[in-house]
Amino acid sequence: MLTQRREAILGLVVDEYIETALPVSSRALVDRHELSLSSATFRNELARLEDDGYITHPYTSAGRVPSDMGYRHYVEVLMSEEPVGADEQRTIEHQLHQAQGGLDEWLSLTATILASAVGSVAIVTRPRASEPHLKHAQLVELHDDLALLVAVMDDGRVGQRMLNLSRPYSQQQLNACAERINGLLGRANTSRAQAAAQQSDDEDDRRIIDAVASLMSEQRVAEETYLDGLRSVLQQPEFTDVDRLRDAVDHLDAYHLRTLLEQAPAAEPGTAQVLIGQEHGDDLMREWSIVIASYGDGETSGMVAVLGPTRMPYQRSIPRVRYVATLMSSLLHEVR
Amino acid sequence: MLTQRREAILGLVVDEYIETALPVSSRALVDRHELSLSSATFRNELARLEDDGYITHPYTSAGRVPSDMGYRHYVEVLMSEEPVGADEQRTIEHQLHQAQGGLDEWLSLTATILASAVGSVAIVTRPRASEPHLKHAQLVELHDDLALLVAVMDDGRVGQRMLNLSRPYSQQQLNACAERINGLLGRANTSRAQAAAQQSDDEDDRRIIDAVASLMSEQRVAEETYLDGLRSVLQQPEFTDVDRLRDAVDHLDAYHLRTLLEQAPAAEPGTAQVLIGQEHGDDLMREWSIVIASYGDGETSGMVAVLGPTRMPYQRSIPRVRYVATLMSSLLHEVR
DNA sequence: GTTAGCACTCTCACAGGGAGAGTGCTAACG
DNA sequence: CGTTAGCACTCTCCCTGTGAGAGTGCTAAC
Repeated sequence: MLTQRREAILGLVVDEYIETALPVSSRALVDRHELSLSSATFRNELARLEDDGYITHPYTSAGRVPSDMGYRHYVEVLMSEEPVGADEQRTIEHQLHQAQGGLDEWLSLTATILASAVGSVAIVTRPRASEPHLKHAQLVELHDDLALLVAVMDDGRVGQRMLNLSRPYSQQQLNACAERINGLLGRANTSRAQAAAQQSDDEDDRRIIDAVASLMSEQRVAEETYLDGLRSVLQQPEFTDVDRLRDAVDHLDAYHLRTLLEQAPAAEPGTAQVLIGQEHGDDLMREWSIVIASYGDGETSGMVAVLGPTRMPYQRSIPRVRYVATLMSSLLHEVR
Repeated sequence: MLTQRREAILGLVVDEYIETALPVSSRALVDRHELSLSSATFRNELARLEDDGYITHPYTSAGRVPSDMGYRHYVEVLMSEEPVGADEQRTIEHQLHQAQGGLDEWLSLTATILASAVGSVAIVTRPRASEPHLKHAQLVELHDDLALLVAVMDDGRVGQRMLNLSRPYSQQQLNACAERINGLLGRANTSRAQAAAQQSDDEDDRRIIDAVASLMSEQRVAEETYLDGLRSVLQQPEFTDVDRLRDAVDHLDAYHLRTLLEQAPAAEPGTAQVLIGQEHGDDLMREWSIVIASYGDGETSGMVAVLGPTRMPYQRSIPRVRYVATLMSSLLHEVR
């Protein structure tokens, strides 16, 4: 039973709380001058909002704080997004076009840009093909019977592995061998490569093809996850408590966040998914929200996300995550 | 004027403080039963040690805490190292030999092992040649006039860069081109590659050779620095204060630590260098100590280090850093 | 339905006051 | 003369209490 006025008040509460991080009182709402009502009236309405579960009390005589449900309603109905201004767009695109090093540099730059634009933690994952194919394999002679396998996948990943072969090969021989394997596996997916490894009757070929297959399916979390903004988010007032700060540091590592993101329900391309507090089901992060979008096409895709306390500036982060995701999509498209 | 007894007492103080993190009192020294003296005598001696600058007082009636100078004397003269036991050695070597992925996996594993062995932050840097040479370059066609350059250096680094060429090339053409460039730059160092880029009269060749040269000298701090043990070190009692904890998190990032390590004076191979508190000159880390050793040979080398509060278990960390460094040296030697 | 008023609750900051830990000093002891 | 017992003194830390302030919920009047 949310009357229109009650909704408006909820909006004010969330706005105010996001801004100040302080429980918002009836008095504070009066001072906002956006609704000409007395504090007593606000108090009545706040009590109703609390009954309905949109806000809570830390204790009897403190102001109100939005609940997960309150934020959810805010995000879906009440919030007005703060669009990514033309200037901001220009700056971002300019920075990205400056990057010479290609994909990796784009990704880490994107994480940095996003983190500083919203003041929370930003994560960008390297795009991966749902079904990766081999683009090119190369063998480099290292020393005696030791060779370095470098495999380039069609999603742009470059994997490497050292291999102990049965006998020494010269670089020429390795080149020939790589050529043969490229012919054999040209644009093969993981399972075809695995099958090919089974069939091969040459010891070394099998070893190499095996390694290619394993490189294709390999997840190198640390190197495929770009993270930034740890510092800035830890400045937030929610982390003035040592234990909370410690917990935050503990949980904000690439591995944990990567699995967190991977469990997130897939969103339509071009939209940002918001997971507030308990909604993402990871109990350790129950006071964190995630704004996440995927980029790329159906075949090759990655994720862009922002993580922050539930009291996060959704008005800013949602459009920015969405914008950055579409930008990455088109950059990726240019490259393919 | 350090009498023998005073030295022994300094040793006890440092041992005790490292163990408990509590300022050590004259009473605590009596309780250790290692020197049969009354607390009053300890008090007299402690006062002398303080006069000489080996220990300090947080406040009038607290116990004593070693100063940087106190730790220094401890490390150089008093400390008895805790050797890396046979079991421990076996476990470490076993773990390392399990690693299939080669160098990268070794390095990150080493950081993890070291961190858990000493309970502080461990850093391992990827080995780099002081004068890197190109081992092999490869070009992979991506799309139209876009190609991916993959360069393998003789120190095992694999660099990649996307290149916009003047016109589309087929993979065959790119192979030929790579072949030509390998011939041209085979085992070239950075400056020779740069020179070659100048001379080349083909637009695309120049672009490619330029990229090779830049990949050779490139520093990819995040990817060439393996860090672990953040969590465990933040559990230390020195970080119960929010601001200190925050500072620590702020300063313990790969970039900052990498420059810190690079400023460290080079140690003899096979030895560990210890930098205590202010000694390393980085004011932000003035309450941190570093135990650092390099591994590899004169041409290709990396660093292994442990960072912790000045109250760090030097008896454990010094021999372990040294051991791990020699281990890495021999692993690296096997590979070359 | 709105509002003024008021009692009530709870936090927070601050002061005061031991208790405890540890020192420095003095004087006595072997 | 080195060592030690004893003691006064200092400083922290924790506890408690208290008062101010903030904010609510309720009631009664508009």
